[in-house]
Amino acid sequence: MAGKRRAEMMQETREKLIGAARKAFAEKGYAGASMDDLTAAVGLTRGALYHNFGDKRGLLAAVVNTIDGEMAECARRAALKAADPWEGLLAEGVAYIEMALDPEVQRIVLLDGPAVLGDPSQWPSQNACLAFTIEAVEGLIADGVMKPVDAEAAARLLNGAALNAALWIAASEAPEAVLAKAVEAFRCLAAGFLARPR
Amino acid sequence: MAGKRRAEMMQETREKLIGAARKAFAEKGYAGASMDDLTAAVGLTRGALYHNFGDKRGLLAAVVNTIDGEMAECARRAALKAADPWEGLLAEGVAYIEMALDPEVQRIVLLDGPAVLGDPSQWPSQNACLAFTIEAVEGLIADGVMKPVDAEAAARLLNGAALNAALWIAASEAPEAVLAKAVEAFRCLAAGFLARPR
DNA sequence: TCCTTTTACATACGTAGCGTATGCATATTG
DNA sequence: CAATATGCATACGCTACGTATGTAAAAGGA
Repeated sequence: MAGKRRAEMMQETREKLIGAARKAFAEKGYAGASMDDLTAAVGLTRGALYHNFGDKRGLLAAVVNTIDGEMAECARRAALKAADPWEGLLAEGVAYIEMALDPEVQRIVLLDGPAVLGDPSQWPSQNACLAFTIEAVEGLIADGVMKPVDAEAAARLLNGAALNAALWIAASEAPEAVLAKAVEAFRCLAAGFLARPR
Repeated sequence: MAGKRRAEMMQETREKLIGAARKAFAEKGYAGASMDDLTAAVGLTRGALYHNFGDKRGLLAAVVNTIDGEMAECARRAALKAADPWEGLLAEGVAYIEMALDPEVQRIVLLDGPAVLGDPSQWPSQNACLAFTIEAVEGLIADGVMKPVDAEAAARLLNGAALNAALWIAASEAPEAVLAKAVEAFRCLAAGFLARPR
């Protein structure tokens, strides 16, 4: 298939670089990942990198964007499977906790991402996860299920709690046991937003 | 005052380096801070640095340790001023949110710290803030004020929520307004842990 | 008091890795 | 079929980390 168009070729190299970066950043961390090694792993050089992404940060941003999208998709699926909207919100939080157990997510999105790119809410991806959570919260407030607090504030606190729990679990020696405790506490905590206790 | 003992001198250079590092890390970020510049700013060279702290990470760890201690002290004071233990826990969370508005705390402890040193709970300082919160939670559970959830899980979720709120506030354009929203939502959320609604 | 040893820090060096400037080959345009 | 633009490689300089080595002063012993 030598008959590929120029744009297709470029798209392909971008994907190759993002894939390699995902691995390298996850394994070595952002600072520890060498651009020379990373590009060579897919048969390219740093030339391709700087042409396509500007600099090292640009590549990280692209990787974060990709993973963030996958996470939002995963959270959405978890929420849709739930019995009602409130359970959906909880399922979303739990899904978030579970996703954050993935070393790739942890290292790239939760640790290096914020440190290198700044606050997640300022990312171009606008943190798809958060956006989805805000939507859910707004619906629940409108339906009177949740107390009328600021939707963004509620979403951020919930996501923040889940995120921190995930870091804790991942660093612990008995992830499964800790996960159970964290999920229980999370459900309990979230209930504080309920207009009427269940 | 040339009559200083050796140990005192060393303690002094350690403090000078930590002070300079605090400034440099806060202003330029961990990766962007040059050890040459940083040490020269207090009339030393990298020799002193590597002798006292091993490497760049070691210096960051020392700085984080210092700030973490100050934060715990601040949280403790806030909690003691409250009317009762439950309000104390809330005050602690709010204090945590407010402290995280300090750019120095944000950049060093919340962003670069976890990225470079790993999960905060594994730090030698053992995250003084968290330890104090856990203590408070255990007391509240014993007194039947809070539901009998896992104390560490509850403390981590609360701190996580507060931390994330702080990052949000700091990045926002109207910190004061956002702070109010966040604090309200935080109080509401925390109420989920109450055995009996108030 | 004088000699020895340790220690706290400075100086010098090697090296990795980022960003940029330049070159080249292929694809697109007229 | 020329002319231009583009995607990527090659080459270079510079910054900054970590280490190896040097040195002067303090601590300790006789």
